[in-house]
Amino acid sequence: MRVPAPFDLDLVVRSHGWYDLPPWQWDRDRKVLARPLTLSTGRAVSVQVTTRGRDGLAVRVSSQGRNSAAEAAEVRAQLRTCLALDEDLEPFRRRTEELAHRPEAGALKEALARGAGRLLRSPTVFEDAVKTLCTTNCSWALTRSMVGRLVEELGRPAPGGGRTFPSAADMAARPERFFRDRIRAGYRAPFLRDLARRAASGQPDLEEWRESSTPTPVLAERIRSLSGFGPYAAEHLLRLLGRHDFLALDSWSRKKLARIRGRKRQPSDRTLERWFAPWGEWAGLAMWLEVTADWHEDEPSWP
DNA sequence: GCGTCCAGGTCTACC
DNA sequence: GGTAGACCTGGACGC
Repeated sequence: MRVPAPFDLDLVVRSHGWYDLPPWQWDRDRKVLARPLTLSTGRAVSVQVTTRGRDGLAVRVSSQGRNSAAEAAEVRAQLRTCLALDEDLEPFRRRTEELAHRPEAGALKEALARGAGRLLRSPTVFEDAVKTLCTTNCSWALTRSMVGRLVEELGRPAPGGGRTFPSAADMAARPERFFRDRIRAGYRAPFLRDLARRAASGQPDLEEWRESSTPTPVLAERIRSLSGFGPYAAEHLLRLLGRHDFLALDSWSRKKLARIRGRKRQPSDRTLERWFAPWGEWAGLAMWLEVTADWHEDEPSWP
């Protein structure tokens, strides 16, 4: 499978925390990314992705029985989505040239040259939305355990022993009590159930958001209309849709920005927005690449 | 062992 | 529109 240049699988995988959440698996030593995928036929397959040559990826698919050509094409399409291979970063690169005088521009240019800038996504917007809800107001350990329990409880067996991420329909069939008692999602339980029910009913059609030409502020309002999606969650989901207009500030990024820029006191959100305003529709990506610059090093400081 | 704090926030009521 | 307080969980920390 061809990839745009420059591309670095490791940097895309570790672009944010998703690779650490089931059903993703990342073998950092062997640089192998793996997970089960659910095809539109309902069949589950397991895929493994590694780098091949300078501009390619080797994809290995495990399934029960042979895959049709259409299924093989669907696997590739889902992986293109997950690795954001179709995201055009050229306008962002041009913006870094225009803003070369800014202190952060050099580091961003380097990051782009190394192949950073693409964020790992889930195969579906629904999975991204569920995981985003599971990151709100809790430690990463709790996010991991909530997502892990969702996969264990509701995922379907996949070839190779893993389990798929649950479908919206499978989650929608469970009562709120299930998410509270079995998933241990606490007050997020009604949010998860409502999200699943709305996604399963197609109102709204979450998957359409990926290709939508709807202006970002309008899309942001639609996401905010989902219960449990405040400013952070909505802007984080927008980021995974390839919309970088907003910063998706959370306690971690606020703290890290203050540290990176040598501020003793944490700047207000308005100040942080002002810092990145020159980047326009790429403000969120500029901010994210700045706060994760040390992740691009050989030994990242996170998680 | 126990209490408190807080983490990749959001919602509601109230002013 | 801005703010205070409630909300689940679970790990870290101080005592």
